[in-house]
Amino acid sequence: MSTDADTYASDLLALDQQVCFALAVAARNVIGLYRPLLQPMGLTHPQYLVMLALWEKSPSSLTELAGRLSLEPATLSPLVKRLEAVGYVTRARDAKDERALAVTLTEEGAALRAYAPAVPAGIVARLGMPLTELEELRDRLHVVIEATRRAHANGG
Amino acid sequence: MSTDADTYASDLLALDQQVCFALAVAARNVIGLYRPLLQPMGLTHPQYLVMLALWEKSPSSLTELAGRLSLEPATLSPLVKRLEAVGYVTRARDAKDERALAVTLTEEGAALRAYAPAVPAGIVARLGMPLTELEELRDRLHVVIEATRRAHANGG
DNA sequence: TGCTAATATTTAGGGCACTAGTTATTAGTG
DNA sequence: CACTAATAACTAGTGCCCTAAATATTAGCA
Repeated sequence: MSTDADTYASDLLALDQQVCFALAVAARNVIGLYRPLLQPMGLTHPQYLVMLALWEKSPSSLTELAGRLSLEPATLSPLVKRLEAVGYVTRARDAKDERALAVTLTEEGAALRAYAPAVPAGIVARLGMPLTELEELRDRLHVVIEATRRAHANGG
Repeated sequence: MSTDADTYASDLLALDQQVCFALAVAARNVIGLYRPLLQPMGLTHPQYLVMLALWEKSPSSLTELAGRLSLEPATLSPLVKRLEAVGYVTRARDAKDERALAVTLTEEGAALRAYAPAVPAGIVARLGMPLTELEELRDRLHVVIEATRRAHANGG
């Protein structure tokens, strides 16, 4: 008989569905926007993110990269192999710990950084949104990401 | 020699600064949160979105569904086949236009709707975020989605 | 009617992401 | 030292997502 509670509940349900749907569509669409900008470099968006991580620190181990990118090592493993195949990266065992794989930028991979600033610039130009709006969104996304991490830690 | 410009550029390229990285991680993590809730129904998250669309209107054509879900028909085609395989949906040609595929809920698929409200309820509980925060996020995501649609329309 | 264009779906191929299970190496313990 | 546990990477299998190309049907028009 509690009509208020029912209304509140259904609002909540509709909202969550809207948020998750919007999240999925926004991610797909924005990644789609990157595609033509990354194609000249021979990179997909996930590969581009790996390059960003390596430009910050090279060499990095596979596990370390997976952690920074919030990816499973099993996902990253073939991805890094493709980066090796196009010549942007080398894969070699760490001498100090033969279990670990050291992923290192090649000269070509490091040089690619010069072209990278054009990518976010192109995205911002295409979106035609004020930077402050994008920064706001990013910060709110980080709040959600933190919430999912907590949920994952709690729920096992 | 322009140290300021270099610093500015590397900030732009920092992984943490990337809106798209946050978008991708948030989408992946939130969808991951849905996984254990949808598993008892035998649905993946994209399949769940198709069911939501069909609970609103059944039958729907493949193209119509693709439009509402912002998916390529070529992506949706095998996805709907999997829904047919588990018995939630039937696929049949539209009598009025034999090109079109009519996707229709089965009795079992329609009945599944009764269990659906528990899904977003579980997500909201796990996220533990205030309602207003989620509303804000949804609205900002819609702004981005609109921007990507405009960009796509312009850029060809 | 017959030709052409538009529409709807499907197939093929590449890449990403996850889970589960395997192997190799290292660290810890009796 | 030998045994066990933990760690790092990889493989296999399933499903999603895209682009490009092929197929089938319908609609428009001379």
